[in-house]
Amino acid sequence: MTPTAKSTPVLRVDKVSDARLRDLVGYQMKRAFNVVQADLIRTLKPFELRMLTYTALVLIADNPGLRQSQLADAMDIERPNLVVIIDELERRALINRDRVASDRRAFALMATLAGTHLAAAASKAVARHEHRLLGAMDQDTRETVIAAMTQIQQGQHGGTK
Amino acid sequence: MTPTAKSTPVLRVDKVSDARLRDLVGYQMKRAFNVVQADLIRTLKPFELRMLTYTALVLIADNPGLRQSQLADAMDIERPNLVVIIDELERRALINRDRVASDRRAFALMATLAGTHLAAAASKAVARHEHRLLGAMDQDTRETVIAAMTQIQQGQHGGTK
DNA sequence: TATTGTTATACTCTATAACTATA
DNA sequence: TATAGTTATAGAGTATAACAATA
Repeated sequence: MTPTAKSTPVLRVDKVSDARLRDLVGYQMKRAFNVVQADLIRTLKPFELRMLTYTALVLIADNPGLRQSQLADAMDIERPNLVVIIDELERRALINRDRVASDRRAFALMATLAGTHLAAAASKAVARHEHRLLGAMDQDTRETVIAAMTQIQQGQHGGTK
Repeated sequence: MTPTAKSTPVLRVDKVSDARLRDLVGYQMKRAFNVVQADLIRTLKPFELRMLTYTALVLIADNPGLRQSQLADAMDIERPNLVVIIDELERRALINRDRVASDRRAFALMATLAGTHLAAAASKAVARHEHRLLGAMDQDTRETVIAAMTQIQQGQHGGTK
């Protein structure tokens, strides 16, 4: 009972061809980013951080006095989406949210001691995660990739720089 | 009244420093991918396609007889998440879902004529979108980036190739 | 009027467990 | 028992409109 593909209207596909997609930078970026993201989630889990809470915490720790609107800009996310992130970091006492005296609409963000320490510990784990995923990639290639990613982002704002 | 950092609890941040993040490939990939994704969404909107429905449609069109499980593997998504995508494409009569005679658990996927045409039209728009975003990037760099993205994906499965 | 932060909401993508029908 | 597809569900990221308080 050897089934020949001949007469059957549907063929068994042995190897899936992605010829129309494989040369798209966006397609490969998405697939690679999924891999990176999955590993980063595992990396940050012990710290009870996610990509966005980690990024926000580090930026706050490194930029004391930062306002939420500045942070949202820096993180390239919408203001409403930042609120829950800040809420979470504040609830865990990793940051403080202080009213700015000179502009009482705004909040100034500061990492607490606990937040500073957590950011440092998580950053070490993230560095190991990068090395794990990219250790085989030589430094030249890595720099080329980062430059390319930066270029894509800049194209967004119309600048060729 | 020059405010020295000393006594003031909160400082105004003029320029946000991302020193701890900017050299992370994952960080730059995320930001660049957000830009690409936003533009791709706009690109596919006229065709009423999204990233995943576009990818699925092209892969089905180029691999007639494909099974859902093969497609899920090729797209690197979980089977349950593919179902709604296939449902949508079938509802729009862009693909057919036929029972495989030799294995009645499986479905063989085939693009309809309409699906084939939509995939072709959308692919042209996607090519323009890539050119718009990456036109300024020279071919060498583009190939290096794609190779790097592929390498990251392969690292996932433990193979160094 | 414009801006800061907020609430509410919706859509998309991702991930897991549990089910069915077939093998 | 294992596999193909399905259902249900939950978590996370992204985006927009509308609002209060303040500038």
